[in-house]
Amino acid sequence: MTASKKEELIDKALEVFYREGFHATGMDRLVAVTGISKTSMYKHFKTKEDLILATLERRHKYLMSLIIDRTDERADTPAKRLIAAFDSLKDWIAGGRFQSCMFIKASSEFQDPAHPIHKISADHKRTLQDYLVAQARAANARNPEQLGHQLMLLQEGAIVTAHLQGGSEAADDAKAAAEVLVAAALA
Amino acid sequence: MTASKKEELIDKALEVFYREGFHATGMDRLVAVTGISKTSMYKHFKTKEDLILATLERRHKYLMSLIIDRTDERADTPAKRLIAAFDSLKDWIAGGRFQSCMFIKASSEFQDPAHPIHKISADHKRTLQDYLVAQARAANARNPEQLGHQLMLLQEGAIVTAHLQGGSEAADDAKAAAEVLVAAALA
DNA sequence: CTTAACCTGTACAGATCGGTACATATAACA
DNA sequence: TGTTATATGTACCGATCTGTACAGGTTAAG
Repeated sequence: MTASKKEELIDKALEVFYREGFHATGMDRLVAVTGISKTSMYKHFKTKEDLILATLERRHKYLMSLIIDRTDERADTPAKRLIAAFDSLKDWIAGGRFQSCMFIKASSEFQDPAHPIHKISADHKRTLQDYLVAQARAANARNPEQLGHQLMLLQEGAIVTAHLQGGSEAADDAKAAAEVLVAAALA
Repeated sequence: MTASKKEELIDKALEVFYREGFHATGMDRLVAVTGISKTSMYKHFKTKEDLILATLERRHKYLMSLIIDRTDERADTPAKRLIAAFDSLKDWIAGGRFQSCMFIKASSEFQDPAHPIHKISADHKRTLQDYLVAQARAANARNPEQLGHQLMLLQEGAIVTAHLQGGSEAADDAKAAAEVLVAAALA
């Protein structure tokens, strides 16, 4: 009944959704995994969709920390951060628990742009993109919006490719490309 | 009973899978959409997975034509093709029927790398990537493998971003980035 | 101890899932 | 026309889906 109990449910559900997909994971499965009763589960989350949204909100916070906070720690100037973001990305991809991006997968399973799950996924991506654009602007890039968007494309591409091909070389290729783009935009 | 009847089933199934997802689409739905009986459907395709694989094979051929053949038509030198591939990409994205990449979505729903659906998706991506690497090599790029992979990242990123944000600006950003990368690799 | 508010587990509802049994219709050939 | 092979439609199977009704247990106030 405590908040931490609910947090625990979200954690476990996130793990299963992330690994096995949203439609493929039934509430019965989650009830079994968490050990809670179905009634209690539905007391915490009115519908399966509510539970999915809760996991996505948690994932959003987690990735903000994993990507943005780590990048800020790594580098102390905007220009360096544009590159350091790709080190954070590689840590994530090579970290062992990587299974592509939960929001890309969520938007694949809930494609209607008006669907809350699709919208929260778009919001997540926009936040990351805004961060890159802000760094590009602070670094006095020639076209900060374009540069930020392009770096975002590289990140997304690396995520998808790493998931499909395995390995973390995609992150290296992305970083090398980012260095070229950033150098060209700051020259 | 003819081959064309089966092709028609694949076409219709592809459309629904592409728009609504694989797990979210039941065989009953496909039977209703195609107007065929369930028995006949299962005579053509032994399982739902067989049907999915058939749609993916068809999609693979279609995209090969849409991306590679069109790019070859557009440009007559390897260096130009590396850029022209992004015009083909934009045509696809801006074409109105774009709903992200079916293989990215398939690999999201069937994540086990050993699963046939995941494998066919990886094969598809590898084919496109090999094409870009081959063009980069023919253009005497400094590091053709890396360049090809990087351009592939941009394409994947543009696909995912266009799906999440809507619009086709991602394709423009990707093309502009490709121009910078190609110029740097050929200089 | 009694009563009332809650929390939990189980069993189930109604719908849909992938897949099949079987009876009928249609066609090909004798 | 009679017979046989195949194609189709329907009705159904057991399992699973999301979500709920309800009975029994637990706790706290009076």
